[in-house]
Amino acid sequence: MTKYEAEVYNIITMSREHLAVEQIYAELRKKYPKVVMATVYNNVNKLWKAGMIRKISIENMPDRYDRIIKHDHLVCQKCGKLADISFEDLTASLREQMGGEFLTYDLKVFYICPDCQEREKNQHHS
Amino acid sequence: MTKYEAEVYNIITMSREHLAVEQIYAELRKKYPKVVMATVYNNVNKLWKAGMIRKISIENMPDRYDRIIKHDHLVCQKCGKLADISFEDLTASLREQMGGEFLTYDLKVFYICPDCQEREKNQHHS
DNA sequence: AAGAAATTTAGAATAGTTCTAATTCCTGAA
DNA sequence: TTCAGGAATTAGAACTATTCTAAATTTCTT
Repeated sequence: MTKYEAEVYNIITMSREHLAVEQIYAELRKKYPKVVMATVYNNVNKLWKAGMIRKISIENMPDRYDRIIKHDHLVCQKCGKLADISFEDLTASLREQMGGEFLTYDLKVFYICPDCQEREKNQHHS
Repeated sequence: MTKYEAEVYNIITMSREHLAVEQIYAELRKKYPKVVMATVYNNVNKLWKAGMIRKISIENMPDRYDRIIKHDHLVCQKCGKLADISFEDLTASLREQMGGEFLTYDLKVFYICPDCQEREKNQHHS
């Protein structure tokens, strides 16, 4: 594993946010001001292809990266923010229902996050 | 509902494929050769914002559109093809687990589609 | 230490999508 | 029936996220 690959990996897995390439780049630059976007893309793709990180794709936003550890996501329909959540594991049930093997599954629940609910409420007051 | 809005809506909901803007455009041009990409984007977005169609976002592919009727998707990890499937409804269970309301959920199961499995097998023979 | 291989860099190129402004189309009040 | 206003469409520029290419640099082998 190369220096940058390891750094990118750490940034992604240490963060409790769900980072887009832009933010990984910003983070990486704190330590290596000379590093370049392409390097982030290279390594993120390498890690993803190797199955070491997860890629999260949501309508109208850049891809974000996340640790592999199995969990699900709440997605705010308003602001796009992600929150981790662990629903009960569906693996066995899905396998049974589809009558065959699969690789992984991805469960996203769309909602309005507390912040946006608050913001909405305030708007209506005015 | 304008002419094009209705046409786009029909193309999406009549199709049993999961169409990207490019394909909707191609389809629409058969009937209206003068129509322009921006019109497709305008209408697809309008329909999506109005909650009349579903947008499907998958890593490394353009967004695709689908009818609203509740169902889930199998996604081929190799070729990206989508297949419809209906797993048992999770609404009640998810609501209970998260202890609150949500808007919708999106469940994707990644697998290797029959075609790609076949293709893989043939590769190994060689 | 030399040569080969892998990684990084710089920046051009591409794909998908949005934006802006001009134009056309449609509707309904006069 | 016409014309004013609003909505939809068009053309094309612009933007964002991402990939690609080739050169430069670093790292690994021997």
